Amino acid sequence: MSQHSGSEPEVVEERSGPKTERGRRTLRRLLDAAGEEFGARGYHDTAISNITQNAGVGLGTFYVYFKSKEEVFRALVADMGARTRHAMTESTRGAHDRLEAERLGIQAFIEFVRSHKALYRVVMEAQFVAPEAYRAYYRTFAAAYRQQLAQAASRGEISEGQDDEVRVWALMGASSFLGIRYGIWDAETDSGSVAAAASDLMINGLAPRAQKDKAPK
Amino acid sequence: MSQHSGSEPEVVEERSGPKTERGRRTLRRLLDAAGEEFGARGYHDTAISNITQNAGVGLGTFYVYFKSKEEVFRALVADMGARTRHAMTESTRGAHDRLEAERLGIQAFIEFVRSHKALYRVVMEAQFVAPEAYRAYYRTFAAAYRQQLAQAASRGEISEGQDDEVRVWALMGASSFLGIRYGIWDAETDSGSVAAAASDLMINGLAPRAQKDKAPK
DNA sequence: TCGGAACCTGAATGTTGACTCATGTTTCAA
DNA sequence: TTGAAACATGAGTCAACATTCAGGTTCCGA
Repeated sequence: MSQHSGSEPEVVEERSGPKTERGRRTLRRLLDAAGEEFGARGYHDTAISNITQNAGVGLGTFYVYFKSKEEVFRALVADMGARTRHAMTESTRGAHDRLEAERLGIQAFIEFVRSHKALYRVVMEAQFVAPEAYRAYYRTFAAAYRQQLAQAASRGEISEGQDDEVRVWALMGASSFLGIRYGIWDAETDSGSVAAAASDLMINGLAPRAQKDKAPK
Repeated sequence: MSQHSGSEPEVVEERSGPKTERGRRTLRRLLDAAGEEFGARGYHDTAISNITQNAGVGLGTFYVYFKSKEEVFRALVADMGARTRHAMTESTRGAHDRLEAERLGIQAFIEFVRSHKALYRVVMEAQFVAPEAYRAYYRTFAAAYRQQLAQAASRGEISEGQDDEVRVWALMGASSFLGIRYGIWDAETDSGSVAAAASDLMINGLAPRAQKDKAPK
């Protein structure tokens, strides 16, 4: 999962980056504009000219910084991956144990999607526009998540599952769908209650609770 | 959530369908071809001429049966929705209770995706190509699922959750991701084990098992 | 066996938009 | 001060379709 495997002649070729301050500013403008436009209209309905106009630069300038339309898109996806992981790490930092971290993580994810609707759309569309970037996004995420689970299990905070890869994908899927449902389609519902209900499911499962002491009302 | 709200002048307009056997055969050919092509190359990289060639009909024939490229696509999504729900219903028919149904459902879903890789891709791409069809797909699915959960809860087979809508979306998300991960990206892993591991999570949750009687090995 | 409905066809049209390139302009180290 | 590297530009190129249309062909009931 190292970023630069170095043997493929592809992709890599890192443009060494703008040399001047002016260049760096223009690059950032283009990236921000691309994020906005792709996020709002989708990859195929976005023209390079939309991006350059939004960025306030000439059409040709785009190709000074990117080799193709797809390249910006990929850059955006990679950037979002880093940002998402960062947000997750931050949000669960204060958690007392993994079960609490799960709840905090779900809530943080919904909030994150809400405040990055456009960019999150880009990530999802990557599944079709830049499949390799999409897979990398989730592979990387899954690897980190799996490690969290393994550590928590060894601390006895969660059960030893039958297969952590499966658990991780199920958990990512749950969060992802909740992100769409409550982050994008319906951004009104309180994210705390959603996270509470969801983490209750993820932590205790569907199985009926062992009849504790249901105090008669 | 009724299918035909009846006030929008849109979409509906049901082409009454082919009148002759020849027509019905051509329509089916076009639909099958569209499914194959869209599934293999994606919506935007598929040309109408790809579809008509695959179907073995003239280019113009396409427009005898569909108003536009998007229309076939929508038809395909709707068709897949029906097929998926049908497969799920069938697979869980023999379940003894809802917990068992969950396991069977997850496994059946993975199998279903495996045997309809192309078509399933179409469903996912609908999120960007035909968002309304995509939402309808999941809304319909969620409604049916919610009802299952509510009935199971009233029978005491599962816990009363805090919010069934949330549970349903978390569960759909989990299955969906497992479908991608083990149905499309890796179709080798035994779907039974995946479903077992996943349903263990969905049923019992992450929480450590109450220390029963761990028989010393 | 006739007429019209249903169906079929592919060349032509028109648009769109990614990408190129020849020509500037700006920056900055020497 | 200067020249070359870095950056900026937008008109023009070119290929790729989606959709139309005018003119067939096939089918079938009367």
